[in-house]
Amino acid sequence: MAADSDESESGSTDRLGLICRALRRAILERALRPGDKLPEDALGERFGVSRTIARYALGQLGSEGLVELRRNRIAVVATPSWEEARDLFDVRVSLERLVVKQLAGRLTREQIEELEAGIAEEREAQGGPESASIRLATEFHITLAEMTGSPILIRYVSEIGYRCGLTLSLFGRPHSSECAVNEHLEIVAALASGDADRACALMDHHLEAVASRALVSEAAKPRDIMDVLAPYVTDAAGPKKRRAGG
Amino acid sequence: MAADSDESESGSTDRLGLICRALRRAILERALRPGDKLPEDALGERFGVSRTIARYALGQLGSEGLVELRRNRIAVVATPSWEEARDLFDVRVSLERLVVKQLAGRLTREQIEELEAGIAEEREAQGGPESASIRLATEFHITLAEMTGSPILIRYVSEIGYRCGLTLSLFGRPHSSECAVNEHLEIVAALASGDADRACALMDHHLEAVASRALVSEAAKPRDIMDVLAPYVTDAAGPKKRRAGG
DNA sequence: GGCGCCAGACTTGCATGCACTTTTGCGACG
DNA sequence: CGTCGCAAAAGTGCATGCAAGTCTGGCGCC
Repeated sequence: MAADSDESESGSTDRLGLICRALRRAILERALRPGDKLPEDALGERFGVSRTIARYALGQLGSEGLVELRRNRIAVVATPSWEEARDLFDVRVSLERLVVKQLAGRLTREQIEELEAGIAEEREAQGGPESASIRLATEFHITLAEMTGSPILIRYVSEIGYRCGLTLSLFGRPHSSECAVNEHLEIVAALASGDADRACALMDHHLEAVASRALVSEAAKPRDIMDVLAPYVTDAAGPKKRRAGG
Repeated sequence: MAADSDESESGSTDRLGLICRALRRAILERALRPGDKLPEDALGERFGVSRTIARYALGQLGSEGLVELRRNRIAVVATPSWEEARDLFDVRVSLERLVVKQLAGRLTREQIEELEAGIAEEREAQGGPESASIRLATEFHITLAEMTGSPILIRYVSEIGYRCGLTLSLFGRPHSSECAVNEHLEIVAALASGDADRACALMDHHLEAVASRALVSEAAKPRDIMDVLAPYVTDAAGPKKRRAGG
């Protein structure tokens, strides 16, 4: 698999990679929500390691944009702004277009079955919690990227996938992911038939659909608590500004 | 402004970011060459910090693909394979196309002047060492990305830029970068005139040209010493295989 | 009654120490 | 003479300790 000597996190007794994966998944499934604090002590204790490792893991996640790191402050789960999310989806479209272009007509029977199995799982999870749907949908895109064998595509698509998943759980309305599942299926079919253009168009449409569901409205969820409260301060306290953003 | 609270490396007394930048630049300018060892001790001593910080910096660079990290082994400057380089340039084209699309017709007078000043610097450096040319050319693309204001684009274009620069210094022939400078100028002109399609086409062409100069031949520089020796072992030692790759 | 300020707890920033792994040099053996 | 093996040296993996910075609750002042 492409995950062995590839990145900084992998190995035999690799507790670092373990922690990273656990945190990523927890964030994606909304067990950890934007703004939640991630103290090094607590993390380390929870995973049975020292602060050193926890800190290192937070650094990784920070560079992936999943947690926010500020000097001398407790790390928190990232709270993407609407603009960041929009940018993310833009880049995502470009990258995943590359993925389908590379993959069209080159998937083995085995790979197609793996993808379809994943989609079946998605379908099963539809009745369950939304978090599972988001995770499985994200994994579909990552699996696709992994099949290209291009480390850089794998890395970027994974990273953006997680961040988009985070965004979805932030801004998205409780969507029925039924259509998304079907879209996944259609994409695989187009890839299997070797129709690159069609696969590309389907992927574009799919991601635009996801984005439009995710970013229903710019005002859906403002970035900052102070913004949430803005409409309420017409006659309240007034011009007292304690801190810019917290 | 976009560089302050953006990533994990920034701050006031930020020695970590300092080390990262220094190492990135050293690698880009070929002061550190692929395969060079980067022991934590030596790095820390050189920069006046402890191994902890050096290690952390190496982790960052590792996740950026500039250094190779293997468990219990000394970190080394990455030696990209030809295939990785090819993938890198593919992704780069997609991303920088996004950059010019966003920028076309939206550059301020000030920004255009900044870009042209950078290009002038490139022209001046043409007589000097190749490493300076590569660095300045890379910085042009990064500056462009920064002007989009999109954190994700900035990060990815920067990272890929550095890695492509590394590749260039690995595989590239001693090219006259004259045309590249002119191409940069043309791109800025197209952006300033607001002609997105033309800017896009120019950027595509430019990057393809760079890639073709960089990846002159698949056999130019194989990844592994063992591969270099492969043609010589017809009648030499024989089937003795000490290690897969070193 | 509200506001500001200060001290204690809490958390991060970072260096150092120790155990474990890899590497290397050297001597013994085939 | 070439090869293997072992032991010292070098380097990483990681926990812990201490200094410095940040948050919180309570007290005094206006």
